[in-house]
This record gives sequence, C-alpha cells and structure tokens, in this order.
Amino acid sequence: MSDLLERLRGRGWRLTAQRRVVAEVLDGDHVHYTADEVHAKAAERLPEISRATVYNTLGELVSLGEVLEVSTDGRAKRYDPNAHHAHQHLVCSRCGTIRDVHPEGDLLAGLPSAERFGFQVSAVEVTYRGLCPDCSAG
Amino acid sequence: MSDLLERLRGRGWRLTAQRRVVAEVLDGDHVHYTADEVHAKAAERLPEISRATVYNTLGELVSLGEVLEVSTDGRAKRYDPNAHHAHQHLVCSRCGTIRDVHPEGDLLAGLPSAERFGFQVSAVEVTYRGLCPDCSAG
DNA sequence: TCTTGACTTAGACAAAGTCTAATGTAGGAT
DNA sequence: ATCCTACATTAGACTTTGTCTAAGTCAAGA
Repeated sequence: MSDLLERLRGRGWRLTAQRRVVAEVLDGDHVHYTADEVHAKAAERLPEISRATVYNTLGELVSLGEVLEVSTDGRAKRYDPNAHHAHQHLVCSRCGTIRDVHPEGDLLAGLPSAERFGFQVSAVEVTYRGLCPDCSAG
Repeated sequence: MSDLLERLRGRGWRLTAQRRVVAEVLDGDHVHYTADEVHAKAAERLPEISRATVYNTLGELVSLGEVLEVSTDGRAKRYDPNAHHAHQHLVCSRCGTIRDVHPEGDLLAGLPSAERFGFQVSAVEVTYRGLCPDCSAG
C-alpha cells in the first residue's frame, strides 16, 4: 500500500498531512479498524485531526476503490485496506474478530439465472461466522 | 407465519396487542422492513405503540429464531420474517431493494479447512449485489 | 376478581455518522 | 519566491438508529 499516495496524487488528490496519516494508519494487512479507531490512531500522530476529515477521507478511499467498507454487524463499519485482493471475511460470533479468507471457486456462479430476477449481478460478499479458537476454547 | 403467535405463546410469551401487531406487520414474504418502518406500520393499527416496544419485540423475535436481522449496508438493520427457509440476499446497489434468493450447492464447503484458521465455522451469509431491472433500465 | 410479574410507555441518553459555515492551505499561476 | 483560489479541514451542531430507565399498565393464572 506504500504506493497508494502516488496513485491518489495521480488521480488529482491534494496531498495533505491529514490524508497521509489516515492512509498510513490503514497500511498493513488484516487490519479492520472502525472509523473511530482510525481517528484515534491518526490523532496519535496528528492530534488536531478532526472526525469529519477522517470520515471524509475514508469515504474518498472507498469510492476510489482503495479501501473496502465492511459492515459485519449492525455496529460501526470497518475499513479494509486489502481492496486489491479479492477476499471474504470470517467473523467470530462471540468476540467480533475478523480474518480475511479466500474461498475456492466462482462464488457468483452459485446463483442460477432463474434466481437473479433480472438483476445484473456484479459482486458477491460472503461472511463466514463461527467461533474463533480462543472463544471456542473457553 | 400465521401460526407464529401460537408458537410464541407455547414458549411462554404473554400475548399483547403490541406484539400481535408487530408480528402481523412482519407477516408476508419478501418483506424486509427497518425497525422504523415496522414501527410506522404498527402505529397505523395501534397508534400508541412505542418505539421501545417495537425494538424489544423485534429483538425477541430474532433471539427466538423467528425473524432474521439483515444488515445490508451501514444503515438501519432490516428484519426478515422468512427465517425458516435458508436463503440469501440479492441487493440493488442503487435503490437498496432486497430479494430473497436460493443459491445452489453447499456454501460452507467453499471454505477449505486451511482457510478456517481454527474457527468452528457454523454459518455463512451471502449477499449478491447488482442493479435491479428498474435501476439498470434507467 | 385479584394479584403479580411481565409488558409498555415517554423520553432521556448514547453511538455512529453527516452537514455547515468559517478558516486554512497545496500546488499551480505569476 | 509569492500569491491566489479552489479544495481541504475544523468544531460543533445535527440526524439517525438504537438502548435504557423509572413509572405505569395489563395478561393470565390463582
């Protein structure tokens, strides 16, 4: 994700300290922070950053396709920087931990055309649920 | 879902006008209302019903397994009375319409054990996304 | 019919996110 | 190098969605 800032600049982004810090917080694999967590971590480096800017920047990253929004439950959305690798999520029903997983096969193919009701189906999101090793041990 | 009230009474539910009205609103296929919509429709028949009661009743129906909670996006949860038939959802990316669909095959089998990270995987939720006929026509 | 514990209510509260008007600034123009 | 201005940021009010509490109400069994 280190070339993210370059890609964004190429698309006309004005490069500000705030945007740089938000992008840096999201850098790394298997990171799925809420907007509030991103704000807290960004504020460690740039204390005056506002919540609105974090929300704006996350929204921009999502609409540019650089980051995925994940709504695992009815709670806060989480942001997944691993947008360039197709993957799905495995969520612990007890503690909410998320792992990226890579199922086999063409997931879209599982939906017969008789079940598509005239929709132009373009994407599929899969969430596996279960207990993580820590929670099932308890 | 017409025998729902009987099932609930059998499980010790006290049968009140409020609960009856909420259950009636949810009755019907392919209905996916938000809590607020359920409240509005319930209030047409029982004007003094409170939001808290609607939330309580929906929560009870969910924990009894009679209704499913669906978080299609980061917005309000929707309630799906079709809980007794395994199904997944097809959501219009533009207008948010939801259809119930029934994919083929064993969806859980798509996740190899090497990708389970020690989780006891017990459920899978699939959301297909695309444009509905109305929105793709525009 | 009486009683009681379960149910409902209004409204305060909380969490997550959006919006606005005022202010600041990145980066091209000069 | 500096200036300019459209784009970006800020604080905080506001909205939406959902939860909680204390007081009042009622379904259903005794």
